[in-house]
Amino acid sequence: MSPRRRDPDGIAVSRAERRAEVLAAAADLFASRGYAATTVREVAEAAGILGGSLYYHFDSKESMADEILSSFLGEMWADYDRVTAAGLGPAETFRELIVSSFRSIDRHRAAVMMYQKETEHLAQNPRFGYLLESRRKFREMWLTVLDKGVMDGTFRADLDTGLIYRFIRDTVWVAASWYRHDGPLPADEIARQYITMTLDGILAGESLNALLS
Amino acid sequence: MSPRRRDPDGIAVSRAERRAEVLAAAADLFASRGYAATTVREVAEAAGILGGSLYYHFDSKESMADEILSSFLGEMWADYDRVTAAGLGPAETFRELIVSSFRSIDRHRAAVMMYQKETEHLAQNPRFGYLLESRRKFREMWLTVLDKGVMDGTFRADLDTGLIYRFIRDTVWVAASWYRHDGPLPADEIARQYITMTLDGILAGESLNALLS
Amino acid sequence: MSPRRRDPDGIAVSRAERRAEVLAAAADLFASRGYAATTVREVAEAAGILGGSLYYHFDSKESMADEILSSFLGEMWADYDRVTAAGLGPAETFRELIVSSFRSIDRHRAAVMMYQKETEHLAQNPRFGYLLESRRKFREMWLTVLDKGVMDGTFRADLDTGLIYRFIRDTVWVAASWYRHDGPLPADEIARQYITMTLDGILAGESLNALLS
Amino acid sequence: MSPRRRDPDGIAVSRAERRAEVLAAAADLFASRGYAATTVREVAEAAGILGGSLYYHFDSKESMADEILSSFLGEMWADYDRVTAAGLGPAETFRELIVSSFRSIDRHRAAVMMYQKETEHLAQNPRFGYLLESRRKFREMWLTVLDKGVMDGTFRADLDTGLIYRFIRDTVWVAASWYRHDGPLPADEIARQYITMTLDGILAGESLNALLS
DNA sequence: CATGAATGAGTGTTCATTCAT
DNA sequence: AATGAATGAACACTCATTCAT
Repeated sequence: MSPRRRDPDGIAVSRAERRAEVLAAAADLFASRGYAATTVREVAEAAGILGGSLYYHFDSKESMADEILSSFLGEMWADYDRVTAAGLGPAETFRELIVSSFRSIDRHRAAVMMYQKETEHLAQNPRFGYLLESRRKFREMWLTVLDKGVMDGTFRADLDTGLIYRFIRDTVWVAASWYRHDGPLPADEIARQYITMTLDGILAGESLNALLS
Repeated sequence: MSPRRRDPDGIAVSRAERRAEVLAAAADLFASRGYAATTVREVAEAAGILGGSLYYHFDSKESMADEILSSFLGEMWADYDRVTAAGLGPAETFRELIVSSFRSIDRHRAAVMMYQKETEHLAQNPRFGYLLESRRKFREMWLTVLDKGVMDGTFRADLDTGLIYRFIRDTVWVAASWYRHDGPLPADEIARQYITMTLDGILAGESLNALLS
Repeated sequence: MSPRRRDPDGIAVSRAERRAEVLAAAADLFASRGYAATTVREVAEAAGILGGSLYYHFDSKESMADEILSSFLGEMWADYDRVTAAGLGPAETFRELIVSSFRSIDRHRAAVMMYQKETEHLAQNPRFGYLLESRRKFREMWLTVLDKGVMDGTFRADLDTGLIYRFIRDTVWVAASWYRHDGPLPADEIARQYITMTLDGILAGESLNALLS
Repeated sequence: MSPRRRDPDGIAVSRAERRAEVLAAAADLFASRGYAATTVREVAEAAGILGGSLYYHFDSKESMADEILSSFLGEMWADYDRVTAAGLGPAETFRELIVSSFRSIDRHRAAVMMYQKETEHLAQNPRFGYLLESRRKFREMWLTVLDKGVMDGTFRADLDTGLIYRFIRDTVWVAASWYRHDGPLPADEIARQYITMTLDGILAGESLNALLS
C-alpha cells in the first residue's frame, strides 16, 4: 500500500523525506547561485529528478523559497524569543543572541544566505512580506538590547547604536557565506570569538573589558 | 550627422560621457536589483535610450559589468597599495585600510555592492577571473597586517586571524548596502566609529585600548 | 482482492458501471470546459479516483472522447434511421427529426455539446473520421427531406435549402448549450415550439400555416 | 528614420499594420482551433514571425484575445445601438437587428466565433467581464423587442419569448461558423432569407405572414 | 483496482542580442 | 548614434501518460 520509493542507493524514502531532500537541494542552490539565477531544472537535477517532477511536490519555485525561509525564520525566532524572555542583562543577552545566531547559521546555512541575499527581491511579493516583518523585529530586538546597555553603562556611549546594530547584524549573518558545518572551527567557538571581538575589540592589552568578559 | 549628441537639456555630451552615464545607470541597477535580475532594457531606459542602442556603446551586458567592476577595483587597489607601501605599523595600517575602504564605498557604492553580491556568480566566467584574484590579494593583504600585529603584540593572540579577517572584510563591505553618500554620517565618521568598534570593542570601561586609540 | 468495488455509499459497482461513471464525468467536463481545457486529473477527481487510475479503465483521454461520442452517435443515428425509414411525408419527417434531435439532447446533452464544439478539432485525428462522416450523413438526410418538401410544395421554394439546412442544424444543436433536463420546459415541449417557429415563423396572424400544423 | 519594415512581398508595413496582421492571424486560429488549443507559436508562424516576436507587439496571448473581442464588440454595439435608437416598430427592429448581426459576421467572422466559443472560458477572468456584460445587454435588447412585439400583436403569443430569444441568438451567431465573405450568398441576402425563415417559417402557402412581410 | 511518484514533451513568456534603417 | 522589429534560446510551469507497489 504505502508508496515506498527508493532513492538511487535503494533506500526507501517517504514523501516527507523526498520533500525535505528537494528543499535542501533548492536551498543550497538558491544560496550559492542566487534565487533568480537558479533554474528549477537545476534544483530538480540536484534532487535526482526531472524538472517537471518538482511540481508534484511543490506548487512553484516561489513555494520552495517560501517554505525554506519561513521554516528557518520560525526556528530562529523561537530561539531568539527564548533568549529575550530570559531577563538577562544587556551583555549576557548580547552574548546569547550571538550564540543563537550562529546556531541558526549552523543549522540553516543556506536559508540564512537566502534571507540575506534575496529579502529585498522577494519582499516585493506580498507573499514574502514576513521577511520585512522579521527584519523589523530583528532591528527592534537588537536596538532594545543596545540602548539598554548604553543606558546602564554596559556599552560605550560614544558610538551610534544604529551603527553598532548594523555592524553586528552584517558581521553575524555574512558569516553564513563562509561557514561550513564541518569546518575547522565549530559554530560555538566561532560565536565565542565573535563575541570577544565585538565586545572587547581586537587590540591586545590588559583591558578592563577583558576582565569583565 | 552631428558629431555632438545633446542630452535632454540640450547640453552636448561626448561619447565618453554617454558611456559613463550608461555605466552609472547600469551599476545602480545591478547593485540594487542584482545583475541577473536587471534587464538591459531597464539599464537603457534608465540611461534614456532604447535597448538596442546600448549595443552601440557596449558589446554585451557582461561588458558593462566588467567595465564597472574592473575600473572600481583599479581605483581601490591603487588606494590600498598606497597604504601598504607607506610602511606604517599594524594598527595604523589597519586604520588606514578601513578609511580607504570607506572611501571606496563612498565613491563606488554600486560597484562595491556588485563586487559583494555578484563575484561568486560572475567568476564562473573566466573573463571575471580577476574578481577571484582581487579577493585573494585582499585576503593576503589583511592577513599580512593582522599576523604582523599579532606577532608584535598589537593585536590579541587569542583569536583566529582567519576569523578576524573575515570579520573585518564582511563588516566593511556590507556597509555598502546601507551607506548613503548624503546620509546623516559622513564616510570618514563611519570609518572612525568602525575602527573604534573593531579595535576596542563596544564594551564601556577605562580600557587600556581606549587610552591607546 | 475483492471482485466487487464499492462506491462511497457502500454499493457494489461493477467494472462496467465504473467506466460509465467516469465517462459521464468526463462528458460533463468536456462539454462545459472544452475537451482541450479539461485535464484528466479533473475527470478523475470528478469520478472520485486519482489521475493515474483512469488508465486502468481507458487507454487515453482520447479514448474517453471517442467512447462518449461514438456511443452517442450510435444511438442518435438509430433514432434518425427509424424516422427516415418510416416513409412519412416531408412535414411529418421534419417534425419527427426535430423531436428525435431533442430527445438526443435530453439524453446525451454533454455528448451533443462535445459533438458541436469539438468535431472540428478532433476530426483532424483519423480516429475521429466518423465525426465528419456523421456530419455528412446528417446534411444528406436533411437536404433529402427539404428538397423533397420543396418539390412537392410543402416547403417554400424561395429559400436556399442549403441555408435552411444550416438554420435547422444550428438551431437544434445549439439548444444543447442551455437545455437542462430539469428545466422549466420539458424536451418535447421545446421541440414542439421549435417546430412551430421553424415551420410557421414567429409572426402572428391567421396564417394558412397555422391551420396546417 | 521611420522603421519601414517590409513584408515577404517587399511591401512596407507600419507598426499598426503589423499589429493588425498578427491580430487577424490570431483571430482566425482562435476561431477555428479554439483559444486554448492554439499556441502562440502557431499564431506567430501564421503572421510570419517567431514566437518570441509576438511579445514585442502584445503583452500576452490574453491581450490578443482581449483586443480582438473588445474591438469587435465595440463596433457591434455601435451598430445595434443605432438600430434600437431609431424608434422602429418591433418587426422592423427585428429585421434591422438581424441585418446588423450579419454585417458583424461579415466583418468580424473570427471574432464572432471566438465570442461564441470562448466567452464561457475567458469570462472566468475578470478582465473579460465585459463579455458577460455584453451577453446580458444582448439578451435584454432582444427580449425588449420580442415582448413589445408580442404585446402589440406583431409576434405570436403562443411561444415562450425566452425560447424565441435563444432561437434567434443561436441561429444568427452560429452562422459565423460557416459563413464565408466570398461565399455564394452575400451577407445581406443571407440576412434576408434568415428574416423570412424566422418571421414566416419555412412552410409554403399564401400565409398572411407572407403578405405582411 | 487504485495509488502516487515520476516523466518529458510542450506551453506562454522573457530577454540578451542583432541589424536594416 | 539611435531606433525598433525581430530572433532564438532559455525559463517556469502544465499535463497526459507510465509504472512499481
